[in-house]
Amino acid sequence: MELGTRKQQIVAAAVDAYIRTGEPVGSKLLAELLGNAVSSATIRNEMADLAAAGYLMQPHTSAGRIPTALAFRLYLDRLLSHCSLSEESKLAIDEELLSASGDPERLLGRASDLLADATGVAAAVATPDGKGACVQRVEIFPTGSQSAAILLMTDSGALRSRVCRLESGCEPTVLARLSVSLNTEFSGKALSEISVASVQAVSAQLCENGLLYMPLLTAFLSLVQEASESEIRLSGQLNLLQHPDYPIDRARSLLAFLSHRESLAGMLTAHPGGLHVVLGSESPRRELDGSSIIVTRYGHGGNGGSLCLIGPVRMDYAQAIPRLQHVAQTVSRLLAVF
Amino acid sequence: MELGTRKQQIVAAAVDAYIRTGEPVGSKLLAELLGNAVSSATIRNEMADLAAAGYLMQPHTSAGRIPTALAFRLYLDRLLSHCSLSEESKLAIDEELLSASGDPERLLGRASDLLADATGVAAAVATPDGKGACVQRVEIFPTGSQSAAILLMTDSGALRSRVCRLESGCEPTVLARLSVSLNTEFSGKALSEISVASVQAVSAQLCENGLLYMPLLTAFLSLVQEASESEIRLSGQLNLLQHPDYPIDRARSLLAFLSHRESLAGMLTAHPGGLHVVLGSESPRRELDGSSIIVTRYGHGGNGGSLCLIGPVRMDYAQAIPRLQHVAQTVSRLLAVF
DNA sequence: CGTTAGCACTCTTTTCTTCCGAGTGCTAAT
DNA sequence: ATTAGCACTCGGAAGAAAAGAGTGCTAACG
Repeated sequence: MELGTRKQQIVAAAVDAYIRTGEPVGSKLLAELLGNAVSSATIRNEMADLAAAGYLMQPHTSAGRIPTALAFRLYLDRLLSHCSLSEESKLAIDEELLSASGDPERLLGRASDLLADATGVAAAVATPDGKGACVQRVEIFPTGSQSAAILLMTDSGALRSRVCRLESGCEPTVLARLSVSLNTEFSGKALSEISVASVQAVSAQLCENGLLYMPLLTAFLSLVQEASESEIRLSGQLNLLQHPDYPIDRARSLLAFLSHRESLAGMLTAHPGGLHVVLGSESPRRELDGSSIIVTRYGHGGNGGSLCLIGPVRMDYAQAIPRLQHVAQTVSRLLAVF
Repeated sequence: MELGTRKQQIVAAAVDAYIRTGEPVGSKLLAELLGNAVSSATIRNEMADLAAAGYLMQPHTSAGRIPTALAFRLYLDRLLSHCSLSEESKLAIDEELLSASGDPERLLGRASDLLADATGVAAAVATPDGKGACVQRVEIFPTGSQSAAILLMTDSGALRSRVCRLESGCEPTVLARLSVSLNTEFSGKALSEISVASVQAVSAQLCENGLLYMPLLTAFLSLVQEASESEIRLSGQLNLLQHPDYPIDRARSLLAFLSHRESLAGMLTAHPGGLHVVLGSESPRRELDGSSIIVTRYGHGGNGGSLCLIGPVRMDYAQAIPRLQHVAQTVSRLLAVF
């Protein structure tokens, strides 16, 4: 379905106006936006065609038209090819990110906060999943007379720890022995290869102290589990509540969706490669109605995650998209050194 | 200002009815609630007195009365002395908490989630602040060719870690040396005594590698800082959005207040000892208008924090208060072993 | 043919009125 | 001190009317 140039212009202008005002767009306004090159009557004729072709819809007979998802797609395709960010904004982003570039987790958190702040919508970041990562080291320390901390480091630089109560007291030498066993058994092993059975095997080797080890081994397994899942960090939820497009229950159901780790993770990892815009109305998930998600990946190879912006369908893409792109790019660069 | 028994009954009944319906309460309804012992006209007379005394207010001339903060106070005082929780509920709480009792941080998180779920309002927990805690141990590991992790453990069982990029490479033996210095200098020292200057002193001793150490020392300082602040965990924000008493902007401003660590922490730590109810309308903070916070402490001695519930003024106190009390009690017990 | 002015028609939104009912406040009786 | 009775006050619901925005169609024009 090819659209003539003027029809395309009309669609673009309609989306643009709709994004600005949130109101149905009428023929008169569109004629003005096109510089009055043609009259509103002409526009009306075109609009009738566009409505028939599925680009515009009318909330009721005699109101303006609202662009459909199809129209947004057209608009976004145009936008993606030529939108850019001012040098100052780029610098500001770089500076902000650089200041947190020491620690990967903090860097990602900062990136997400920054995006939410700058765009006025919600942002989320999924840390790289640790599927491919290997155990680098396991440490166990006593932390009290009846408790110990266990610490897992992966070669992708993730660090996970947990404190653990030990009913039967904790003898430092005994803990050290467990630590050695875990390290010899699992160092260098991929997280995905560590199964309950393999941990039980270690436990069996050290049968004398099985009871003492139990909580630590359980903790070890959940650390492995934790480290191999990507973590999600959400920022700017409050921005959504501010937006007039989010009446309270829509906001609520969207936020509920976003707080649900699996749902969001699924959404984010479903899009490999470059930048994608997911329009809520195109998704089967009713919670996303009226919303739109811009996702992109960051990082290199197996060590990458996703960054995304979540906002109303009529968010300011022209500003959001290049921002997200630039943040992803900078994050990738800063992360490369690890 | 002493109130006669019947006036007290009227206030209590009014608050009760208002909590249930959210509507102004009229004399007829109140007469019924008091078992029609007296007629509505009598109640009306009493209500006029109570309004004059500041217990009731009328939104407009000819509507029922709404209980004021003063009335709520009266109601709560009565309630605090005799409200209790069913044994099943207690058991359910204990069981849920026991299953997370291995790790203090997870335990507190679970407590907060559980409270939010059970009461349908928002809950928050402030972890014990580490003001009195001492450094137990500092560990530094290389995590890559150009990065290292630094780990701080306190004698109160807190564990904080950060990954750190080191521009100048990281030689394991050099890191080990720093680790030793930090431990000899700071082990057993209270977090509050660790100043920028004292860390600089350590840095000076190791002058040859000053540059290398820099990021690690900075990280160390921020870990100390982090560990000495109480952390706040919030649950059930979405519950608030569901409640009819929270129109979108009130919800937003409350949530903004709650997300602001300092504000909430101030609120929580301001109330020593037992259980307190803070009525938003009594507070200078406009964000808390229409809300009410139930706070209590948990833990023993210097190792305690706060638990709280945040909801609309007309929340179900009779259920919320004993729940909070019981959770605090159980958490204290489970935490005592660390 | 594409474009345009003109105009009747449709629907929503807004505003104003009217009406109803809940609840009070007062008075007079018990 | 309590109560019945009643006039009165408001706010909210319901309805009617007016305003406005925008369409769709027709007929004319280059």
